[in-house]
Amino acid sequence: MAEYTGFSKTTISRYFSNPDSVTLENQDKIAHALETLNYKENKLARVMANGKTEIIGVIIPNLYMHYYSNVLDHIISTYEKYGYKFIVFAGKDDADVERRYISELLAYKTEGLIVLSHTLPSKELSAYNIPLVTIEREDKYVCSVNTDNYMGGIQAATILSKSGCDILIHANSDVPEDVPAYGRIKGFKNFCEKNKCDYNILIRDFGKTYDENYAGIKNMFEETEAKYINKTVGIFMSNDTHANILLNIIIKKYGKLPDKYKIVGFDNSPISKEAIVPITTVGQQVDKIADEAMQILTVQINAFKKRKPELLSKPIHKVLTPILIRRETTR
Amino acid sequence: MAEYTGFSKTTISRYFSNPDSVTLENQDKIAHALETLNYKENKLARVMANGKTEIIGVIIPNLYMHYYSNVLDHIISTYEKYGYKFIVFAGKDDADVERRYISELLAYKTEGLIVLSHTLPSKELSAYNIPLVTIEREDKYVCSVNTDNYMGGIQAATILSKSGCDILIHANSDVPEDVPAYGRIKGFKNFCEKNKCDYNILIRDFGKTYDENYAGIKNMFEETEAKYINKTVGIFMSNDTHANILLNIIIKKYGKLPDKYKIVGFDNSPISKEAIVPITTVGQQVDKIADEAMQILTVQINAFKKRKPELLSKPIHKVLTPILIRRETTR
DNA sequence: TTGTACGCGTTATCAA
DNA sequence: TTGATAACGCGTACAA
Repeated sequence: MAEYTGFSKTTISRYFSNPDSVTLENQDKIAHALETLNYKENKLARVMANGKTEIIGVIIPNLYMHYYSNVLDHIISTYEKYGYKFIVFAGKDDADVERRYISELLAYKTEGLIVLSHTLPSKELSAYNIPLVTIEREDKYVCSVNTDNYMGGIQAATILSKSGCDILIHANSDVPEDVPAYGRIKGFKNFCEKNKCDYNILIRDFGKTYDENYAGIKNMFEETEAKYINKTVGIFMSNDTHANILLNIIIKKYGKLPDKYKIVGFDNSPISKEAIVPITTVGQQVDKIADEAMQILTVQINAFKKRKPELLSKPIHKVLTPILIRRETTR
Repeated sequence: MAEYTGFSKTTISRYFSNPDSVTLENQDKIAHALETLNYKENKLARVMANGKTEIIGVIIPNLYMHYYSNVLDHIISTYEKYGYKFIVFAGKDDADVERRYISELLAYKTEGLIVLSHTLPSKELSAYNIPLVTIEREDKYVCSVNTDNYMGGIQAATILSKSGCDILIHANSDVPEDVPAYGRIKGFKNFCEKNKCDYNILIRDFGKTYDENYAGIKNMFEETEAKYINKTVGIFMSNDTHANILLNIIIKKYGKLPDKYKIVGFDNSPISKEAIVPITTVGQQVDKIADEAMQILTVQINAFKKRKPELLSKPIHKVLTPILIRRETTR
């Protein structure tokens, strides 16, 4: 303690939390003392006293997929605006591991949790009874922020239809209906039926590794080639990573993207722009997703402080509109 | 406090830190009490008492580049082995911002720092006088773990030479000599001179954004095309992201990778494998880099606890051998 | 404007 | 094997 300056700890404390409650003269003295003693404020002690860690826990499936590292990037960038620090865990799709992560986070008194992993059901998450928000996953019992996937499906179908496709295809895995991504399938389908487009929903599991993805998508492409010989086919892939793989497979065969194929991805992750032919994609507003997540979290945190958990009885679900990014795969 | 179980806090404390120092019978009682009271251990209070936060701060330039998110992924995965949690900041190339991040981290009593950003000179970092390790950056006054870039330069030149190139080109930015990446240039050059290969070091700044990268690399490629008409040219790019851009430019022109071009990247980041033609690359052993960083950090942390800062008088510099990954751009 | 006294939840030390 | 006590650094009354 820096009372070797002659002040009481109270005064020092005031200097930390509200410097102007101390004489200007004494502010100087304390500042000098801190410098010469090389003393650093201990925020953990403050936490002991008032309970605010200003730390939030993040549980993400992995950093390998462009989408997740992109979201994490925007989450940690909110530090400038909200002041929260982030302890980050990568989930590895193992429920017990994630439970341990959450325990650890709770032991550190993080003020809230941001969950991107799909491993634990929202019912279990809500039972922890702490401020929490999920992003793009099943969210029945917890607050969440998601992209309007239904709208995204419609946008994808619309652009493919406008680009003169005879048949519209959407490839997606067998997503449960309670996951936001399911909306993409529904939106795509509804558009096609209303507008009497020929369409085909391909439910395929392309696996978890790149090699599995590649093999699965190649298979799908070859079937499609065989089936729609003289037609212009539009393909809406479930994310940009898969769209890029499909694009590469086609270009490897033809040397370029032939007019008969149109491709739309999802996410607007960097790869969509940097692909050999820039990919048209239904873009998620990742910056806004991160910001909304923080806002929902702060609402909950404040409710907790005021001991008004009623505010949280109904989960808040924020839905953000996707933005179609037109690039060269739909020309 | 859970003494409403009848035990003293000491006993409860023992249960947390070393359950077996309590009777089996009492372990049960306490466990039950914790459950019914929904009581969570408070590790921050422990920190107050014994000083160990088990938190490490990470300062990374961004999560946008594949290499950095890849490294971060491996760093946070060391939790399983070392038990340290990580608070992550993205630096944004602003020195003052990074200084604020470090202050914040110090106020939270993180036990150490891992620095990947290049913004602050190692001399300044070392002045903070806390356990710290850098990865692939200037490291004169601090501990570090780096890839053997000199060896990497040699590996790249060797494979290009073996693949029958008449002229070997290495494109890199104007890296200062004290940055590890400079070794790549030196290694490449030395190999060429010893083996009397025709070579050319192109010092180019390709900029920070993808669009700048693309324009710069396209320029470089067109010059090269004009200059070496009937030769087989081997190009060693300074990282996989750039190698991939070059590859795309070439394929866009020729529809495939012509025999006259051979390409080698650096890092072995995911993009090198997932490129339209899988790219041969000098691979960094990212998993080992993360592990070595943690080991160096724990050595320092222990030295700090024992108040033996002599151990840190000479910075430890760990150098890891790169591994050449042969793929299809050098066939 | 500044100081005193106490509490936050844990660990270390010593004693029983 | 357990308990009592002091201490970690700061916030918060309340008092001066």
